[in-house]
Amino acid sequence: MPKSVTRTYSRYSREAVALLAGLIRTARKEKKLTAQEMADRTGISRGLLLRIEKGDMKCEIGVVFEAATLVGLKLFDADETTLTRQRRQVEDKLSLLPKSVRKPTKAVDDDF
Amino acid sequence: MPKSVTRTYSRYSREAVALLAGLIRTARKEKKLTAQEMADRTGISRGLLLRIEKGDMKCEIGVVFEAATLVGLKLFDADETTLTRQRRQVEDKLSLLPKSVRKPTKAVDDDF
DNA sequence: GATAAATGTTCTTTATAAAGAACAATAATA
DNA sequence: TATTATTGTTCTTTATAAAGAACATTTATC
Repeated sequence: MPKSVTRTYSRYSREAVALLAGLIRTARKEKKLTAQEMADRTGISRGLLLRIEKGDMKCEIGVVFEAATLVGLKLFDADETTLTRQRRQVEDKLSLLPKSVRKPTKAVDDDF
Repeated sequence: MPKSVTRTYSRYSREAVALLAGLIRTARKEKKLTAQEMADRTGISRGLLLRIEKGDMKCEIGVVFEAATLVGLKLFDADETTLTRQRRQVEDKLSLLPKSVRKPTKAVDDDF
């Protein structure tokens, strides 16, 4: 990540990450897991779990989803089977769309 | 990230990330945006967008959600207002739960 | 109130994510 | 079919995410 990129986020995605973070922390407490216990089970450090539960935008999506999964959160409101079916559906739809997005040429052959 | 941690992911979170990735790519094509255009608008490199759309677990959650937002995907099936309300609701719930999870002491004073 | 567990914060080290460029492969149009 | 935009891949460089430890703070129980 050269050139020190300072990222900006829309309100929407910040809210979404914050919500997910809150849901994770809430679920952990309802399951009566300490941060250390949950971190161990998720295979991450306690520090990272802390950042996840604080809604840090820079955590890898993989570990965030994994933490959410560990405490039983349903992403996309779907169980595993539904998730897989939806994913396949999207892949199918994608395979029908043009493989590359072609911008119409500027000159539209209007030399009449 | 010292000690070279090789992460493992549950099927569930892999499917969830893959679904999100597919939804993003589909939405981009439906909006007729090239990868470069969308990357520019999102403020990321084309290479990163490629990884996002391939479902790379190691992308930051912030940029993934930001890309999703840019093409109009509704995370948690909610608009911004709903998202904020839900977030506040979770914070409130959280404020009522014990601030730390205390494990019951092993010795339960059973010396009678 | 005392105490110990849990949480939060800060530091250093190290593996690696991301930028950016260059090139190859593919596929949409003329 | 030829052309060229788009997509995909690979490389190097650099900023930084994450581990792990150490310490401070908070808070649930005794």
